[in-house]
Formats: sequence, C-alpha cells, structure tokens
Amino acid sequence: MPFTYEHPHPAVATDIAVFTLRRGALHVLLIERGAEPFRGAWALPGGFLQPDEELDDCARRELMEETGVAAELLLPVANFSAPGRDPRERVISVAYLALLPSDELKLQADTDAAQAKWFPLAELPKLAFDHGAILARALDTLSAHARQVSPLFALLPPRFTLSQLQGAYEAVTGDDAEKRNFRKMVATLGCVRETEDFAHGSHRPARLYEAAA
Amino acid sequence: MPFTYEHPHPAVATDIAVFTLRRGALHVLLIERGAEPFRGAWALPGGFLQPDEELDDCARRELMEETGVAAELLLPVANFSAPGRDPRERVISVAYLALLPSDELKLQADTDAAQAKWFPLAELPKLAFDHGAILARALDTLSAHARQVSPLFALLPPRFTLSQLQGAYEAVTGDDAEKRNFRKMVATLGCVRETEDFAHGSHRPARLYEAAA
DNA sequence: CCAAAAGTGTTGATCCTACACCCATGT
DNA sequence: ACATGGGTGTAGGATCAACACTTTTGG
Repeated sequence: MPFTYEHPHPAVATDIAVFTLRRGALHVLLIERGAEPFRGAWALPGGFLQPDEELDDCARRELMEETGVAAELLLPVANFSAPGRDPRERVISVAYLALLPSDELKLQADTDAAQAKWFPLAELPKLAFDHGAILARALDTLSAHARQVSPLFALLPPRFTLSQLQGAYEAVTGDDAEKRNFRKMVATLGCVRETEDFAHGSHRPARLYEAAA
Repeated sequence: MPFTYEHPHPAVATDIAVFTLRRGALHVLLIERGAEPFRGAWALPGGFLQPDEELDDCARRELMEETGVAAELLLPVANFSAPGRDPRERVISVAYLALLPSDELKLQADTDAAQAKWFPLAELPKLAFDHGAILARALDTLSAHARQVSPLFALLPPRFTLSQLQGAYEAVTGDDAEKRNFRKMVATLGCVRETEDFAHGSHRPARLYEAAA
C-alpha cells in the first residue's frame, strides 16, 4: 500500500539513548541490528514515527517495545538531519534520552534486534549510522540536566538514600561532590522529602528520601 | 510529479521566531498569511524542508527568503508534532529562534505572505496554527540563553556600548540589572573586548566594545 | 553651569568550600 | 570492639546586591 504526496517528504524517526546505573556506573542500552544496513552493528534503539503519533509518544512506544519498560524520564536532545545519514532514504532523526531505574532490567530483544545489551560508557562499540554523535550529544544533555538534581530521581528507586543520590550525581556529571556540601545543596533545592524509613546495611542505617511534592 | 513511499511520511517544516530590538523593546517578526488555511492571520515565518537540506539550513533559507537577511544567531527551540496542528496534512514543525541586529530592517514580503511586520511583544495578534505556543517556547529559550550574555551580541551592532548590552539583557530576560554589577559580570565572563572608539551623545561618550576572541 | 549618561569604590550579607568530627549499626 | 558508611558544625574565602559617588561630554 503506497503513500503518495505532492512534494517529497522525509521519513521521521526517534532514536533514544537509554541510560541506567549498574553498580554505580552509567550504562547505555544498545541493540544489535538484525537487518541491513549495518547488520550486526550496535545501535541506539529507535524507530519510525507512526501516523497520528506525537514524537514523544513515538519515543516512549519504541522504548516499551525494545525494553519492556516505561521511561521514567524522557528528554529531547536534538534533531539529526544530515542528508546522507541513512543510506536507504532521507531520515530525520529526533533524538531523546531516557532514564530507567537500575532495577527494572527485563531486557527482551524484539524482532528488529538480534539482542539488546547494557554497555558501560567506557566500553562502547562502534555504532551504526551517526549514533555515536547522537550518544555524545545525549551525554552532554544529560550532564547539563543532572546539575538540577531532580532528573536523577529517574535513575533511582522511589525511595533512596542521599548517598545513592550523590552517587548518581557523580556518575552522571563526572565531577565528584563533597558529601556535606552536596547535602546542603539538596536541602536548599528542596527537591526531596524525608521519609520515616531507613535502609539497612552493615553500618548505621541511612534515612530514605523521596521526590518532593 | 508525485512522490511515493512504502510507509506514511509526515511533512517536515521549520518555523522561526525572529527577534530584534527596536527602541529598546523586543519585537518579533510575523507575516500575514496570503493563502488558506488561516488566510489573513498572522503567523511565524517558516516553510518546508527541501530534499538534501539540513534543518538548520532550511531555517536560514526561509529567513533569507522572508526577510532578506542572514540570521546572526539561530538556536533550536523544540519540535511540534501534535497530529492535528496543520489542517491540511501531518506536519512536523521544527521551531527555531533567530536574532537580528536592529539595523538591518529591509523587510520584503514574499509570495506566500501578504506582508511582514515587526510586533512588540505587548501587542501580539492571535496567531495561526499553534504558533502562539511556539512563540511562547521560543521566548523561554531566548531568555534562558540570554543569561550567558554572549547570545545578545546578535541583537546589537558589531560595536556596542555596555549600556546597550545591558538594555538588551533587560529587554530579553525581563528582570533589570544593576549597572555596576552588570558590568562586573560582563568583565568576569570575559566575553567582550574594549575598543579604542567611543559613541557620542549629549553626554559623556561611551566606550565601544566588541565580541571577544 | 546644568542635565544626562558614563563609569568606579566599597561594604555587609550571603553563599560556597574544605575540613574534622561524632553517630549508629552489623559483625 | 571496630569497621563502615551516615550524618553534622564551622571558619575562611569568594561571590553578590545595593548603595553613593565622581567624570565627561553637549547644550
């Protein structure tokens, strides 16, 4: 069933850089392409915009299809429109970044992908298309947003300790914060509310916090 | 000559919120639509992406066609993709903001537009499509960027006084700055270089500055 | 000599940084 | 008891907001 237009139209797709924390380190979700072009290469998950679908919804849908989870946080990164970026046809890619809490890791490769896998940022393979550039921009965007702290909640469970929050902050922004000062910053930002519960380990229990109001 | 695809493709367009300063106040460039839909209504300039054209280049080209000038500064704002936003067909709009120095005002309405006109922000007409929302987002984006000061150079002549710069800062961000502190901020930012020339008025001459490095 | 805008010094309050220290729990 | 991470107080420096003042031109 062909679709015909009076003027040339590009295809429009979303690509999503999905991040999570595993063992304190930031990881990105990649899929191994199961079809040409770039068969066998690793790429960001993504797919084409459906008729009557918003771009945001397209990103959320693709993420659900590829990973089986709903994105906690979805942020626009940039558009990629270089004419030759896809060898098949003209494709405008709308790039997003998504954050997932470390827990929900039920990866399931779908039909388009041979497999899906988390990669630590230090061990990235070569990526298909211009996805290397997209990922780099996504990392910049994430780091900039993370300085507001509250986007980091999306990487953590609903209740978290301040040390967990600081660990996420450091993993995402790169620079490491001084404990006392980090806590004062969080306090003045007012973005967390303390709960009555505590996390237990082989040391003094840590108070659990949750996202404020 | 029809263009046929296997899957449905949306049309892709750029819309540009073009700002300038006139008599110290921020103005936006609007065109009166010469064709249906929304014939006679005011709208942001913009147009469809050409084959083998980057999105940025599309915005620059449309701006040149509609106003006859090259944008000093072009910044992405957001994508607008609500399915019903254009009554004719599915159109994804990639919104930009552009800044022009107040001088270059040789407006010339082109074929699509009955006329082009600068509007002060306090006297906006009702806009076609979702252009009201696009303009609001563009103003947010502009205000956020203006706090870095250097984007403001695009609103001023190549050489400008610090008072002009401060006027631009206040017009764009809304809040007004204290003269002494504004100058100290500019100095520590290091984004301007002083020249040997002065601007003359009926008062003490003001040193002219230019963008640094 | 006066108006009008250019340009500068200073001070008190505030914020940030870099420490050092105590606390509560599991083993 | 001690190792481990949780949690706080504070002094000094840097930064910032709000003033009041002098300077230089045109009329």
